Order: sequence, then C-alpha cells, then structure tokens
Amino acid sequence: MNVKYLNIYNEIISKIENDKFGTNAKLPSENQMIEEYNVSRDTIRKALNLLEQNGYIQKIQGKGSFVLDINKFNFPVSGLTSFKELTQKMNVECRTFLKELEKIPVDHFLKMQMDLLDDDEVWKVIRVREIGGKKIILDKDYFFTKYVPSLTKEICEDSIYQYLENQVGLKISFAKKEITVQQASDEDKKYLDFENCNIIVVVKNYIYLEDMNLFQYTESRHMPDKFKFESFARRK
Amino acid sequence: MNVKYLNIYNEIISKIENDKFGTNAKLPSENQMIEEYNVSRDTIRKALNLLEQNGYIQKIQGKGSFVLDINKFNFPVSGLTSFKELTQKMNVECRTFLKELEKIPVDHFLKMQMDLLDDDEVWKVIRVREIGGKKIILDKDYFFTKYVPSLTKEICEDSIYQYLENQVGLKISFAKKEITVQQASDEDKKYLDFENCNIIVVVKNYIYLEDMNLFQYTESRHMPDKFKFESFARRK
DNA sequence: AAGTGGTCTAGACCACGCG
DNA sequence: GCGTGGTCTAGACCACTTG
Repeated sequence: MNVKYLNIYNEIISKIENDKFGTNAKLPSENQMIEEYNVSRDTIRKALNLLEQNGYIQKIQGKGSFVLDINKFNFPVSGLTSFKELTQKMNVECRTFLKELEKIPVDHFLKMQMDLLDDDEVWKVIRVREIGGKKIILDKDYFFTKYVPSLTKEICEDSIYQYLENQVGLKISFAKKEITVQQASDEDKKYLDFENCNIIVVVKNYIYLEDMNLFQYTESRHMPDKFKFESFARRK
Repeated sequence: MNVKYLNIYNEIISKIENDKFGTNAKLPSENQMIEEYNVSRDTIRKALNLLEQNGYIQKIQGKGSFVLDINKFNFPVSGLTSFKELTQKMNVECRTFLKELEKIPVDHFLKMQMDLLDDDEVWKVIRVREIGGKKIILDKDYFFTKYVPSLTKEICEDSIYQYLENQVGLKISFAKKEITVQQASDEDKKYLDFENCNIIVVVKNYIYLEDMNLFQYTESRHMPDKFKFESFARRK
C-alpha cells in the first residue's frame, strides 16, 4: 500500500515481534524515527498512536515509547478477525467441517436478530471447527444475498472473508460483539463433542460494511471448557 | 481540561446522545466544524477519529461522518471502566456489599496470577454486587500496597477508582482482560444467589499504570445467566 | 538545559461520491 | 467540478523527565 504511516506501523510491529529493540525495549525517539524513515513527525506519530491503541507500546511523556511485553499483550481475539486469520496467527492445528449451506428466506428468528422487516434472503452457513482433534466451536453464519450473491462449498471450507474482501470487494468495517452463556441446544449437542456439561458460550457478531449496512450475523457457539476471550483496553 | 480536541469530542458525544444531529444523523463536515469551533482541521480530525474508534460515528470518504445508531452501539462494557461508572451510566439499581478487606502477603496463587517473585503485600478486597435485588457478581480485587498505601471500608463501598485517581493520583492506563467459564467455587456459592447451576463466568483483569507497572489484579465472577459482555470492534 | 512526547496550526495534494 | 474525508508536511509552543 501507499500509506506511509501504515507501512511504518507494520514495520515496527514486525520489529517488536522479532525483538529488534534490545533488552530495555525502548523505541527510538520520534525525532530519530523522522530521520530513519525520512517522514514528518505527524506521520511517525500516526504510526505510534496506532501501536499504542492496539497494545503494542506504551508512550510516556518526557521518557519515550516502550514495547509492552509481547507474551502478555499480543493477539487479542477481541477484534474483527476471521477464524482462518486467527488460527494462522496462533499456529494451531484445526479443521473446518461444512455442515449446511443453503439460501433461505429471512425467518422470524433472523428478523429479531438482524432487526429487519423486509423479506430478504440470506445464506445460512453452518460449520464446525475442530481444534486439537476436538469439535469445539459451532459457527452459524448468515449473509445477506444482496451483498453476497454466490457462495460455494469450497469458499466456506477455506475463508469466506478472504473471498468477500478480495473477490466480491466488500468493505467490512465494524462489528458489535456480544458474549453470553446459555443452555446448549440439541444442535450444539449434535455437532459438538459434549461430555457431561450442557452449557454453551454464545458469541454473537453483528457485522457491518463501510456504508453502515448490516450484511452478516454470526453466532459462534463455544464449548465452555475451551472458551477463552482476551482483550486489551485503555482507560479513557 | 485545556485540550481542545477532547472538549470537542465530548461535546459531540453529548450532542449525539441528545439527538442534536437530525433525522439522517449526518455530522457537519470537517470544514464546517473548523468554523464552528474555530480550530484547525487537525484538531477536528483528532476528535472525529476518537469518535470513530469508540463506535460513535462512521466516516465515509467523499460523503461525510454519520452517527451510528445509539441503541446498537453505545455503552460497550468492554473498556477499562469501574463498576460505579458503569452503573451510573446504565441507570440501574445496585448495591455493593464489602465482605473482606485486609492487607495480606502475596501468596502462591497471586504470584502465579500477577507473575511476580518478590514478597510484596497486597490489599485483598472482596465485594458482592447486587443488581435488581439479586447478588450477581463477586468481585475479588488485589491492589499492591506500594501503590495503594491505605484503603478503608468507606472507599471500598463507594468507588476505589475515584479514590485512586483523584486522591492517590494514580494514572491508570491499560488492562488485559480475559473471560473464561469455570466450575463455581465454594466461595461463589457462599456469596452469590446460586440456584441449580454450578458454573461461573470469570472475568480476569490485569490493570497497569502509565509507567507499565501492574498494580491491580481483579477477578469478577458473574452468575452465567446474568452475564453479558458487549464490545465494539473495527476491522484493521 | 536538553530531550522527550502532547497539542495546535496552516497549507498542500490525493481519492472518493455525487450531480 | 465540487465537496467530502485521507494523507503528508513544516513549524510552533507546551508539559514532563532527567541530569
């Protein structure tokens, strides 16, 4: 890409991940970086602010910018990231099983969830995620057909997001997430490796495009003993 | 405060919350705001970027800035916010019961959780939160005595954060959060209104000061049927 | 006093949406 | 073509930390 501050941002991330900043983990000062990258101070500061927001560094006025301990603060699963992107980063062995793929009219349940009145059509995709040999997550995705005209078995088994962003050209922008704990349904028990517990962790995702239109609703249903949600937050 | 972009940020938030931007919910353009507030474009953009990050607005290049539906995206509980601040915003009836308050040496459990070796002392605070007449949350807080020299019953029953930031002058900066689901402990059953379930949702918080030192570890233990975690995320 | 990050300004050019 | 937001620059002054 042609955006300087994003290039610098990514470059610094990879330097942090490869431990290029020495033992005390102090970044060069902004003035040093201005010379190093040959850009203005504002461009450096944009990159540093992004790093700070995302938990990579901490800036302290009068002292400098410091790397936050990578093992403690990296890879929060709290963002808007696809399952494939997550597993690639975390380097775990996992498989995806496509259970259902069909085009259906919006029913009452979806009208409630997606807060709609009209008679749109959606793609319903049900997939099971297996990690370390155990079926742990049941993903139920619903995509508006008006944004996603076609969807195939191959795409669903690989990465739907990659397809939507690169092939279809959708601009996925933001999501509202919601985590609750519920009684497991018959569908959960049918698809997942339940033992003696009948509780399920439900992560609902309402996902919006850049034009603020809802295009996807997702329920990720997790086995409770394998569920872990991490995030990073800053005090306002 | 003397910071222009924060003043503008807060002013726009309150305008959004009071529905001052009309039906289509389009904000004035950046150029209009420059005149309205008599500041430079960069100052306006800082305020707007903050609003966008926190889910208040969506900017669309070539079109403008638009308010995100307040009912859908407001008040995410995912940040670094104290219980008192949350309940004040949400306008619910709740009570806090202080169960334990003592100064203890760091034990093995805390050494593991807080990743420490030395023999520091901590304040241990156990509080029960009652909402709508039901005891729903068990909060176990541990504060380093080196940062928090004194702590009283009155402070614990009001707002510890208010005391720490305003009286002690601590600069609370960021936190790592972790949500898991566990078997309920005897302590959970002793303090909370359990019925037939024996599962508890555990929200762990590791809270750091501006100088990157850990000063607090907190476990918020929630009844699963009352637990709901909401957050807002943007695609990178 | 020197160096660091924090805020603010004024101006330039670019990319996008719309009529 | 115009107005919108996105990026980049150069310079100023302030607040804070450290020696």
